[in-house]
Amino acid sequence: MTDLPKTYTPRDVEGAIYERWLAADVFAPDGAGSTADPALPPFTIIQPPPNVTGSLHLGHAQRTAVEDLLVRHARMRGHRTLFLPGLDHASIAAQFVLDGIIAKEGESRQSLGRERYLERMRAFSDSTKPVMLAQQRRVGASADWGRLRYTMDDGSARSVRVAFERLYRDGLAYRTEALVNWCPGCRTSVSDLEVIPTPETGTLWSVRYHLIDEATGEPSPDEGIVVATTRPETILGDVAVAVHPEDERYRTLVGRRVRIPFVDRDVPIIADDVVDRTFGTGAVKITPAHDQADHATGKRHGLPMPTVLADDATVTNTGTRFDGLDRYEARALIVAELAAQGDLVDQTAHEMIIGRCQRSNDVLEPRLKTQWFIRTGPLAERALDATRSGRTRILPERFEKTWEHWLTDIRDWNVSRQLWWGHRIPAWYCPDGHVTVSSEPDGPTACEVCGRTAAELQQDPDIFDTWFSSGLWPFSTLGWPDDTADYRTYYPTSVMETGYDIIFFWVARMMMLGLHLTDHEPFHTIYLSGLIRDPEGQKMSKTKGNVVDPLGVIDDTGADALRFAVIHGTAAGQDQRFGRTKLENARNFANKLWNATRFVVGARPPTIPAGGERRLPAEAHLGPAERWILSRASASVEAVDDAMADYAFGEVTRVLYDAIWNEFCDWGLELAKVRLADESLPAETREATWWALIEALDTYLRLLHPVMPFVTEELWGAIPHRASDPGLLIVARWPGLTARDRQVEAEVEAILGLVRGLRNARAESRVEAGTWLRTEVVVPAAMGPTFEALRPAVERLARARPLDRRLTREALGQGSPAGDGVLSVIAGELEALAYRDGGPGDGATRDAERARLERELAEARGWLQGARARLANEAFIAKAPPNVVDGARAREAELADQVARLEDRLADLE
RNA sequence: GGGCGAUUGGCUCAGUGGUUAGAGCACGCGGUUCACAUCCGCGGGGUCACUGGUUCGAAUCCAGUAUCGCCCACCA
Repeated sequence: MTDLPKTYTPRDVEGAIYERWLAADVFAPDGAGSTADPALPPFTIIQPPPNVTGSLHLGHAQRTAVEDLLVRHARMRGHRTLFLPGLDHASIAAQFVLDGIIAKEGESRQSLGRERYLERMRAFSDSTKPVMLAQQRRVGASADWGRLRYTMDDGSARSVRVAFERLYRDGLAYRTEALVNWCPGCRTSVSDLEVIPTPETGTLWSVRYHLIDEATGEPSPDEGIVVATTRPETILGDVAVAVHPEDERYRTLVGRRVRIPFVDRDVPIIADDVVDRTFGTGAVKITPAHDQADHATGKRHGLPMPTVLADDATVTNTGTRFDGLDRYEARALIVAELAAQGDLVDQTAHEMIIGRCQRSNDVLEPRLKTQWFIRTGPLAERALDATRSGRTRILPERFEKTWEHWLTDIRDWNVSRQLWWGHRIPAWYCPDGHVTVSSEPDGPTACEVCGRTAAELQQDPDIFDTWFSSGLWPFSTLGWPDDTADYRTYYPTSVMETGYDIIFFWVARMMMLGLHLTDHEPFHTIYLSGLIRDPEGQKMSKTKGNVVDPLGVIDDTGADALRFAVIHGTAAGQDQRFGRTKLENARNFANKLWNATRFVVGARPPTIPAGGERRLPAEAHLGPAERWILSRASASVEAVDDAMADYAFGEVTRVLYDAIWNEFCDWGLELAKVRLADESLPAETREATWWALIEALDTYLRLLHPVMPFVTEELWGAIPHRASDPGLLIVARWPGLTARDRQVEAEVEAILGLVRGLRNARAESRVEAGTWLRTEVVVPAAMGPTFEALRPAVERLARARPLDRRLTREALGQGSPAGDGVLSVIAGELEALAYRDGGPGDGATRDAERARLERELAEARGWLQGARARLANEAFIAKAPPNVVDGARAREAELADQVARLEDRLADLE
């Protein structure tokens, strides 16, 4: 037991606690401090690895809070619990960051060259890595740091090579020339998911192409066909003009040829039903190397596919004066020249969707490139089967539809990137173009087709999409492809917690690759968190400047408050706005808990030795207040267990907030104070009261620990423990269910209701706060013993003294005629009169009292009417379940009684 | 063009068929006695977006409408 400082200062608490956990070796499932029950199945969460060069933002903190909550809960329930932390090399994102840094030094990727650039990147990531890890610790992640993994470490590299080779051998990885999304800024291809469709107002130009006069072979000055395009610069790559086969306007033109301006290429007019007759002129220019739809058309018609844009998006290879010009300069020139020669027929503003690079925001260019692809069809089938069969569950469930839709229409995954920072594709090419894929660290010894020696082979310069190594994360981190002890023990993992924004990028790919490579679903539950937004509902982003740094928040209010704030009042998959008030509320709650504990610890009866072992409250000495406190704690265990089973973490905190603040502190401690201070009671009774408080507090600290680990650990250290308890709360056992005492709960709550009623009447009648009022109360006989036990507490909490108990309702007010200044309270079955002896006595207070009672009466009558209407409905009696009907009848009787009593009281006032 | 979500008190949000819909913040009134003013007590405030349906009973289920947001999608 430690002494608690008077003031709660999270900063003083949190660092020291984290060190104690580390010293006790309690994070690792097989650590020296573990108290796990080996008979229980292990629980595994592999952390979604944050980008090594990034910085922790609120989203990370929220993720970590949820993951750590699950982990701590499982750990307390006795499972061997592995929370495996990691970092992601984040290929393109990291390069983007580093490019920005070296640009300030006047350098570039190209100027440094591959080797120096990579050296620079390693140094950079080495410097950011410890920062990221320290941030995780500040949030309180109970991760097994000894198993820390990195997507660029040797183990991950080997997994990547082995995975790729297997996919290749299984026919699921292939290399082909295809149209890919090319980012001229990043100088790499990107996957379809990295294309951000962006609405923009462009221009739709109508351009006349002249028909070839087949007699002369020259373009006719008068005959032409007008095509509509938003990209005039691609005219240079046109190989055909397409019209709809049933378009009467152009029927006779199909089969004829037109001359493409500038390049002077004669190309056919073809018919294809992809053409929308109603759009533009109904005639479409076909540029197969620079447009998705045109590419498909070109393939159908066996058209050539000239590339006219270079990697930096300048015009190339056209043999025209436009070569070397940027795509937009070329566009402007081409439009101007077409206009000059009279072939620009029209131009109109046009709303369209432009694909931009997720990373650089450049306009992406469809380009023909030879690239590696993953054949996703068969992989997606198995992923779908996993969720359809229920072997893997997605929470919230509605995301299963999104999942279905995406995996059903999935396209092959372009996995090669023309970047440097990442895993090099383990494919080698011989001079004859044969492909050898090898997972050997040093590559193949010979071409597997023609046997040429390794010296003649060249490795593919490209690297993998960063999500390829991420896709292997749940098992590459556990030793796969080796059959390690960790892999056998902790795979498949338990829960994958991440943001719904990367369900396709990451979750789907882990599922696809995991199923193919390991034959197991990599996790049984996918919990998708919502996104954190700013108080205005905007996505947080550096460019908007609305990013909240969690470390600043932690410095300010503590990691516990931050964790509580991001969990409280949220639901799975639901975005949340994050603002100061939530945080303050959470901080206040931690402070409340601190002070409550400090009070309990300080209220120890002198007959109990300090530092002694925990004792159970002596059953015989428990009063109704103590039984109520214990029963409510048990109710909280039930409610938290239910919420945890539903992954309803917002509900967990709601339950605990209410139970701790509004029940335990507001009533439990107040009731206990009276008993603890009552010198007339035997020592055993006061001891039992204190032990009951300890018991309930202990339960609440355990229940709250997964959410607010630091403050609960610190406070738990200040209360007596059981002999069976370990030294730290983090490895203590989750509370078990104990029997509720519903009788006591009902009786105590009825009496608390009376206290509320008295307080309300006093406040409304403006009785000075400090004034004691002589009060008479009538309590049903059955509740007598409970009332007598609580009488001193009622006196104090309602400032009702002397408090006389009358045995019957008729006896109420006898001998003390109702007059000016009497307050009537009806609280359920209980009833009271409070006398303002020596009060104002001018009749005004009597009028106010009458008005108050009349308001209450009107309200009660309204409810009574509603209850009667319900019961008058025969269909209700006949069809509603009996317990509901019984409940309605009881309610009606209660209301009728209340109305009658209010009427009596009013009559007395006359 | 498809799909999904949101719409509940002034604000931010819980609440997936059962009495009288909750919380935090904000607001009003009152509180310096020994856990806490990061607090305590009391209170005001909502026809649960709209329309229709199912049901004895709907914030909750169904259909449609509106507004906002997100995801997917090769009309140049």
